[in-house]
Amino acid sequence: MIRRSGSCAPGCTRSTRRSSGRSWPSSPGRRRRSRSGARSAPTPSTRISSSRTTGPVSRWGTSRPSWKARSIRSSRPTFCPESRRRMDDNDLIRRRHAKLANLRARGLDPFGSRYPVTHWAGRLAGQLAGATEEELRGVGPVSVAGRVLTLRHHGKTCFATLKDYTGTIQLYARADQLGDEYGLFTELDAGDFLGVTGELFRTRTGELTIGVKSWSFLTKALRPLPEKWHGLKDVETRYRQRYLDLVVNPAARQVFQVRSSLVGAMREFLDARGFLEVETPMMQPIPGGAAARPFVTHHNALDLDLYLRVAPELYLKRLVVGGLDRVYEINRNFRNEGISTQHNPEFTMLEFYQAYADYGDLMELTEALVCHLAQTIPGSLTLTYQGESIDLTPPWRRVKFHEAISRELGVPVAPETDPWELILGPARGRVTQVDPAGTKAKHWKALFEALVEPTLVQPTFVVEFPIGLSPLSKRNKDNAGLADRFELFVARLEIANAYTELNDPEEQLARFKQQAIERERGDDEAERLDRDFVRALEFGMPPTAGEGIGVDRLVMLFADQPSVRDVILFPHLRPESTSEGGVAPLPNLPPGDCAGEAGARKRPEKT
RNA sequence: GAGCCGUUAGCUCAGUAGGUAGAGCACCUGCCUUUUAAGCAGGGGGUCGGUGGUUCGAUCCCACCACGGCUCACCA
Repeated sequence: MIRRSGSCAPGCTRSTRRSSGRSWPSSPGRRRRSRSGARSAPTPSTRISSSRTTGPVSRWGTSRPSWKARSIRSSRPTFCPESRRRMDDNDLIRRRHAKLANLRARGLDPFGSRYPVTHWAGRLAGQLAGATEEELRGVGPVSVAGRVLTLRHHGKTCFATLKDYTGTIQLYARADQLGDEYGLFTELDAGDFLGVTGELFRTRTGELTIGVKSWSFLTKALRPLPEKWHGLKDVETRYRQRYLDLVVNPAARQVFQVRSSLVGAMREFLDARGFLEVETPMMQPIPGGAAARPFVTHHNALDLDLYLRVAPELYLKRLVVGGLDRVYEINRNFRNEGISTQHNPEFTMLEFYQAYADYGDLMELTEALVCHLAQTIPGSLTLTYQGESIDLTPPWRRVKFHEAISRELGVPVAPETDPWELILGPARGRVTQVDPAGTKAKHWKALFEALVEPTLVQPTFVVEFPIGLSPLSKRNKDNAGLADRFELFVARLEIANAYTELNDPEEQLARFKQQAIERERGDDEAERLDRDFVRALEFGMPPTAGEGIGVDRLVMLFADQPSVRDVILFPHLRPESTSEGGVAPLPNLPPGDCAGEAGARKRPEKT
């Protein structure tokens, strides 16, 4: 379910979030009692009824402006007031503005007020699927409100499709029912919002329809919607103007409903196991918990540079020190890296910690969690992702990091093997772009990503990673070169990363120092020394296992979407640089000074 | 950051071996009282992403720029 805007800030607590948005819609009867008692009359100012009479008004209400004169413009797009009119310089938009003026001339508010809704458009069809004509009459008058998607004029009658949050319903307006106001109904444009009241019936072709008795104009749409049949395909427009995507592409909204349901089911699962949802700083003085470059920001009052977090890990573990044995956070991380079909600079992660557990426990927990999600949302343990069938039935395959590489190379590989020898030898030509001066751990990583990751279609836990890749992870008891860590891959996507947490403060300090050396060697993704975190460990953190699950990728998997941009409502794109809807005009330019604009709009030089 | 591909009407797309462009839907006018991609008849709408260059002439060829997609790199 998509939440109502404004119902909840991102930082609100879960309980508040849950209490809002669930009982929507409120019944009109209840809403009518809000604040001023004078609102009992369900008649907004724009109410249109057949008894209302108005004097003759010309079809467009006002005389047409001289559009020819307006269309004169300079040869290059700029932000001048003159060129700013380009966005209105379109026949379709002009006509809608004229209709807007016409509405005002008739004393109607083109951006009207509340409408007392009694039913959902989309729900009616489901609820009354098998209803007889008599049963439909028995329902009585219904009031629905929504956006007009299509209009079909038939002389003295008109059909329209009205869409609300739940779906669509057909409207049928007749001149003999609406009288003088029928003409106004026929002037509606696709995209306009209206509220209607009327009786239900079925047309000859069996479609459930509201015979309009009265209606209210709720909002004029000044721009035309994308086409009804092909919808909106242009990916750039779909991402930049997601509202259009959501209006015309039902599949787009379905993705975000899946997303919301998945996150809800995650909370349900973890809450039931005694996990406490918390929120930790998004702005951190020392960014830690992941190998990634951070974004920097600045706090003016403290005159302090802060970093947008790359992970909540070090804060969540502090909470375990504080006695919160089971904590989780579902929130955004920010990593200053490239953008791809699998990476958005801000992304959502579920991160959770469980005291007195190890990474083996978390493998079982992860299987249970993902299966809970699969059974709750699609209702099946078998998914199809981009044409491939994925079977989530546990237990999932487990393979050791080095064994997986060995399997792909066909030669024995052990933690003690020199990965560079493999890159130069059996893996020659298969590992590209590896830094010969990098650490052994980096070489292992390159081997794994090139050889193993592309093969991991069915759910697979890869276990026992090189310790050098896992600076916050506990060392394996039997092999000091390995970390007690796993990563979960499904459909070649890295979904989860978990390990038994290092809780020895002295070893943690030593690992931080090792990372500092790597940072000095030029690895700007190496962990930074966080002395307070070490101090926290010195107070004692119980044996703990922790895990991060990439929510966006999980949504990609469950909603069968090939790009992370398709599961993020507003993925990051370069700003538009056109005069329409794009970046704002630069301030401090003399009025009418267009000359500098073209140059000024250039992106700043890279430093 | 690199390579390849793309950008034509509000939307979805054609097209032009260089002579300033078409379709469907949408829009406008007329007809039409159960249609549903309603129908019938007629009509309007584009400086072909931007800037330069070549040319008598560029939407088309060339260069640069902008934005997007895919692949690669980095990362989850």
